[in-house]
Amino acid sequence: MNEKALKNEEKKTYYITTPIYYPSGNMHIGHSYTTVAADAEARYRRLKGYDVMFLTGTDEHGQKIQRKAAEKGVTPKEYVDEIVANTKDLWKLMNVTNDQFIRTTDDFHVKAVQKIFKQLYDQGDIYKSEYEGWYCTPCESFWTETQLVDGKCPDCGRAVERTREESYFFRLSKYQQRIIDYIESHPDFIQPVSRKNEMLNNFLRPGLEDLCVSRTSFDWGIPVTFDKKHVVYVWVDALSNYITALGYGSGDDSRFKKYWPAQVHLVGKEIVRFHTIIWPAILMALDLPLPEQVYGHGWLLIDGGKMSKSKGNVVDPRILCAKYGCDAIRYFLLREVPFGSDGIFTNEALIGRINSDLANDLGNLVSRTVSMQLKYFGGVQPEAKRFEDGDNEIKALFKEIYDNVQVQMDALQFPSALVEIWRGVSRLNKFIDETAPWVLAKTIDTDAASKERLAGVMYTLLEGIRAISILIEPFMPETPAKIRQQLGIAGKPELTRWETAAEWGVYPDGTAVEKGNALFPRIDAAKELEELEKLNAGARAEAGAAAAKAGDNKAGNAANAGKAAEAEGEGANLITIDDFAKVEMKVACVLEAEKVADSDKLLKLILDTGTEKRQVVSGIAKQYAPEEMKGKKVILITNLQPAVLRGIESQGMILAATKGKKLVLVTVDGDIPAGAKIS
RNA sequence: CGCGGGGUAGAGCAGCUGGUAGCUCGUCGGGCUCAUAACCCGGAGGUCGUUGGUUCAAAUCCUUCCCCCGCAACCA
Repeated sequence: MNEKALKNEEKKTYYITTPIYYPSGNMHIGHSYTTVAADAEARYRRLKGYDVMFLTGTDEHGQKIQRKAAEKGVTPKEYVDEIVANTKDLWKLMNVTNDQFIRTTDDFHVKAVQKIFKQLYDQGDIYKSEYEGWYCTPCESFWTETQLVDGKCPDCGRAVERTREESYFFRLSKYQQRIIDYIESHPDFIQPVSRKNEMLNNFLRPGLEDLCVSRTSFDWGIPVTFDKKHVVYVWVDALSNYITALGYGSGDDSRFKKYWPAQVHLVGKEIVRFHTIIWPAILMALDLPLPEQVYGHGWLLIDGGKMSKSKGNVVDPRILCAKYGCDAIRYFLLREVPFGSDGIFTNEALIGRINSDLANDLGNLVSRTVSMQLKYFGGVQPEAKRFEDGDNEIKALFKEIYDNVQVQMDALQFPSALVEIWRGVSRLNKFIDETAPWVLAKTIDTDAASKERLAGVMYTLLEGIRAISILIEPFMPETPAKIRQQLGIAGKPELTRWETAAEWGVYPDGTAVEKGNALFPRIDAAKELEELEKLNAGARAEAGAAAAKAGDNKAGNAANAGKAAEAEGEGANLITIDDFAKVEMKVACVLEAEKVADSDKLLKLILDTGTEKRQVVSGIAKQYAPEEMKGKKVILITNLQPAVLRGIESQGMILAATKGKKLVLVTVDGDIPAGAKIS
């Protein structure tokens, strides 16, 4: 099908989105993962002839960004502008081909959101009421009962007061049954299916509450047009990007008409809930069709935990791309982790993949084939060729691979698609061994039959490599051109159209190969690991300022996202000795210890502080048994406000060092009686 | 009994609509020499977490218990 014929046909559209990321810090490899996955799918659909709309962007409003900007002494807009610029650079570096990059500060988005909000209000889906919650004055934040950490502000730990805030609410509860019905009647809507049950059992069936969709406690947001005190809260603001990007609510909604509903929203598993409950409800209220699918992929974990700046375990995709090339990184991300489940990122695994799959298998295959063609035929493919069973088998295999890759790509199963392609790579490597071209080469000057056979073998190899250069295109945008350069078919798109990956006999006789650089040079693992470790340590140190919100947290439940990120307390802030003096610490001896009932983590300790007995509840039960606590000398903060944990009063806090799951108590290096002051 | 996921070769995983346990990496041995010390073949290595059951037959279905990991609730 040539270009023109394609245009004449009704082109199928394919609309795919990533979440819009929260630019409170620079993007890390977790964001790259989602974005690269979406990009691979978008590229695949384009190759198949779809009219693709691929959207990504940033969710720029909210209290957290307002505060971060204030800390830095810049306006919120200035703050996000810089991060957005970095983000766009990163996507460019990683060859991400998004058709649009939406920012929730874009004028058209702001206007459309205001319009949506007003419409929902006018039709009664949004109503004004009071949001009763707990207010932390220093933080100027509202918290719900459940967000409070032991009745205190989860941010700063200070006391909160019961307050009412005027607020607008969305009638989420009204759509509960319709959403349940929709999910049940559209089995593909939530993928993978395990997440579907989670949504139904945990959230939908127990019942939905109306959703607070405006705030008055901060002003970095989209103003509610008819009530200027309020700004639109994340739900309506962020989620609606998927339609405002297409011009919904603007003067020109032709693109909206063309592309909506989306074929797939690609999201991290932590925000599946917002995309499968809140977003559908908003769409229902707007009387719009729902997206065909929400795909919740897993996380890239590091050291068994989710990547986050606060844990200091963030992997910087810029460093990795610079060192190994973005194709290698993209390959790794899409190959290593079953799409949908969690996976573990390690430098060892990365280098292992690059060396074995890319350097040894693919790179070396191209290298040895080109070398042989040059050595035996001066690089030019002879016309007279003889094929045997092996050639036919390979031809059939590639047809099968082509079909399977498409099945997998249609289901967003990137690792499976790559496994399929590598079946072809391996088969070709084995084929070389089976046919031993170097043996045939010995007699090509004297024996026409062996010359023709060798020409056939080389042809099969070149065709296979040509097919591979096509099939890997969605994953690795740079490598195909390099391969084709070496095959001598650069700049001949008719030889590398997607469909031709299943065809044989496309490579023209008489074509000359040319020697190129190694596609993926082997990596000295030991040396590189050491270097990466150094780089990471450096990055960690300087990262102090820019804390990225963990993962792909977009319409992040303000509670979770905020809690994790804000509790980290940004290393760089220095305190004075006076500040330190405010904390009073003493050595205390454990007299009694027992597990707190109904609790996994808490131990109730009775401590002797030298002058009195104190009861302290401490979250160390997973690491310490009550028996081994008795007699231990620990460090106690004595002037901490008491708190009630699991119904038991805790009069202080004992110190412990933690790293991931590990936790050890801080104690004294020698014998000193209880009551000794720490300073 | 809060919800969910998982325990299969040294590591990481697949198999789980029941029928002799498979893949990648690593390891050991062999082959080859076109190639990026790459490629190809073969071997070793697993009581498939535990208990009981269904069945001619269970990693695969049911059951007991144990352990790990997320989320949620208590990490002062």
